Amino acid sequence: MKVSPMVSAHATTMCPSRLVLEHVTSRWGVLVLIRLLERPHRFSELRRAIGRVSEKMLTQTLQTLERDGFVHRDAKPVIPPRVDYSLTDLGREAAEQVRALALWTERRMTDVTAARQAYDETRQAHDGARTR
Amino acid sequence: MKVSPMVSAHATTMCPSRLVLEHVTSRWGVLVLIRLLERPHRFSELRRAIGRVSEKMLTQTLQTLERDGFVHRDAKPVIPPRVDYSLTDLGREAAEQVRALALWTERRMTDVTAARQAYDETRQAHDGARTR
DNA sequence: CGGTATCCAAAAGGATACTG
DNA sequence: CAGTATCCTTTTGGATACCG
Repeated sequence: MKVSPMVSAHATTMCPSRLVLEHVTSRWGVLVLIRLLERPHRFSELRRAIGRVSEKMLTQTLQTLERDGFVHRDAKPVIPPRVDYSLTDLGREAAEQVRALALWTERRMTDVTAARQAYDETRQAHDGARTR
Repeated sequence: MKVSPMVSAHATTMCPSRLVLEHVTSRWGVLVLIRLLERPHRFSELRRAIGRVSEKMLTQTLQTLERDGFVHRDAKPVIPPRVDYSLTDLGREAAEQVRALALWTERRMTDVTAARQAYDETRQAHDGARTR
């Protein structure tokens, strides 16, 4: 049934914590952790809250985070199915660090944008035209 | 001449800070920032220190981090060429956060490993055989 | 040495259809 | 609703060859 990629390749040559770091900082991992830090969410709530994430990627991300022990999955045996996702204690620690980094990034965005403009302008100068 | 990908797609539909976050948490971005936190490095020093990174990926990573204003590139006009990379103040802040997250991940690896075993075992139980 | 350019294999990830 | 399975496109990233 195949559980999930999210960087499974090179796994043999990499240090194991590197993989975990990639799980929590992956495109969807970050967004899921931050949402769950706020409160538990159902599958489709997460999907809507994040927006533009395919079912496949959300499922994959949640399974990976669950397997790593960051997310708790509570599947109620009702019809229609209802599954709630929440953070474990370990997951909360991870989520808080990730959120801190995300917030820092937002705070510093103006510096980054300025740096990019400077970089692009000096480049354009000596590149001459032909940048099309 | 094309500067660099490192997640450039969907760029139009994503919030800009998300991109920066991906730059600093990317596979090679993390390793570069942590090495440079220690001290400045030449291109080939970084390559050796990190190990198993292709020239292409290292170049791309450094260019992206330079453009974002995290890394300073000092190319000495000598022959043979000598280029030193170091962190800017902004880069040092980023690197410290990233390192904190990386260290946290290492500290918690035993918990993660245990969680994975538990996950895999309960799965295997009700999956029966056929897991090959 | 420190790159750039090109080609190609592998992986990520979206769309769709289907299921319990 | 909450997935799983399949197909197919986009992106990533290594190998190689060449340049200032």
